[in-house]
Amino acid sequence: MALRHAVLATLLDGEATGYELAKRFDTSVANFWHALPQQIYTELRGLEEQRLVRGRAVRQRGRPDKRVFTITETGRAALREFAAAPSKPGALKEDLAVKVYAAAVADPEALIAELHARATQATAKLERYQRQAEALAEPDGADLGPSLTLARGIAYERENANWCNWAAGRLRAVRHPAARPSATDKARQP
Amino acid sequence: MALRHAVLATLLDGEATGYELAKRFDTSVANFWHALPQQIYTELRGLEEQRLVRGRAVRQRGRPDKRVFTITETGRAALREFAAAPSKPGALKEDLAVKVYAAAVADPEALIAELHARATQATAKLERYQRQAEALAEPDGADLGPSLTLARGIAYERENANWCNWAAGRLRAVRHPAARPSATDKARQP
DNA sequence: CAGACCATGTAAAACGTTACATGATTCG
DNA sequence: CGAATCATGTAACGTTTTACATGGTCTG
Repeated sequence: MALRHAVLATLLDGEATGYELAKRFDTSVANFWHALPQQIYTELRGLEEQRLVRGRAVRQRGRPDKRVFTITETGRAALREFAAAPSKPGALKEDLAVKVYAAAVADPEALIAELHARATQATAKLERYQRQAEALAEPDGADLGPSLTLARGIAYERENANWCNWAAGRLRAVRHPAARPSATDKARQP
Repeated sequence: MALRHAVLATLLDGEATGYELAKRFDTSVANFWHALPQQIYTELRGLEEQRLVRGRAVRQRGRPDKRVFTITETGRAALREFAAAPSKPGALKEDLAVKVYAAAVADPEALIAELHARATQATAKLERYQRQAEALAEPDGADLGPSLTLARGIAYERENANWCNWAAGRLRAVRHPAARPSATDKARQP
C-alpha cells in the first residue's frame, strides 16, 4: 500500500496534476517504485476523498481542463506515520534475469543481444541520473531525500549495465571456448 | 506472466515438490523474482493442466503425501520461446526508498535506524550468496545461468548495503552539522 | 499532415497477498 | 513439550496491468 505514499512524497516537491506526477515518477521515483499513469489517477481520487491531498480545477483554453493537487497537513502526517512504521523488504521482478537463469535451454545469441541492449538502456538512464545529480550538487533540507534516492538509482543502473555486459561476455565465452578472453569477459564482477 | 517461466526455469535444476520449489525460490531466484509459496502451488496446477510440467504422487508415511513435478519437453520449449521474446523492463518496489525520498517530513532517527537494520540484512544475504558462489566455482553448462544470476544478486546486495549505510550517514550529518564527518559519512557513493 | 503531447477517465482481467484449514514428525 | 519442518489446498481481498474512450494543440 505504498503507492499512496509514493504519490504523497512526490507532491512534497510541489503541486502537480496527475499527468505531471506520472512524469515525475518516471524521472525521479521510477528507480525504486514504478507506477503507470492509471494507477496515479486512481490513487489521487482516493487520496482526495481522504483529504490527504486537495485538488483544484484549472480551466484551460485549447487544452483539456486539469486538476492541480497539493498535499495537505493530514497528508504530511500520513507520510510521517508511514515512515515511522516498519516496511516490507523490497521486491524485484526482472524478466531478463529469469531468461539468464534458464540459459541452459535458451538461444544464447538472442540472450546476448538482449543483454547488450539492456546494458545500453541502463547506461542511458545512468547518464540522465548523473546529470540530474549534478543539478542538485550539495543538497539540503527539501532536496536531501530525493538526492539520496537518486544516488541509489545511479548505483543501481551502473551495476545493472555492468552485469549485463559481463553476463553477455560469459555467455559468449562458453560458446567460443577457443578464443582468448576479451576485455569485457575479463572484467570481473568484483 | 513470468512467474510461470521462473517456476519452469527452477525445475531445470531437477524435479521438486511445490514446497521444495518455494525454498529454491528463496535461496536462488529471490534476487530477481520474488514469489510466495501460494503462488507456486497455484502456478504448478496451471502448468500441469497445460502439460508444461508433469506431477507424480508420492505416498509417505508420517508425512503428508506429496507431488513431485518434472519439466516436460513442452515445458522446455515454452521456456525457450519465452527467452526469445522481448521482455519488459524490470520493476522494483522498495518501501524504504519511498521513506528516504520523503526524508523532509520523516523522523530522521527512525529512518536512520531502519537503514542500518536493512544494511545488516543485506550484508547477511550477501554473505550467504557468496558462500553459494564459492560452491559453484567454475560453472559450466547447466550451472552457468544460475551462477550468472547469483553474481547479480551479490552485486545487488553489496550496493544495497553500501547505499543504506551511506544514506544513514548523510541523514546523520545533516542533523549534526558541527561534528566532523565519520568514516561511513565520507565513503562516497562513487 | 502525421505524430507527439496534454489531460483524464471507466472497466475488466491478471497477478499477488493474507487468512484460514489440517496434521504427523522431528529437533532442541 | 513447544517450535519448526513437511506438505498442500481454498477463498477473499488488494494491487497492477491492459484495453478502450476522447479530442484539441503544437512540432517537424
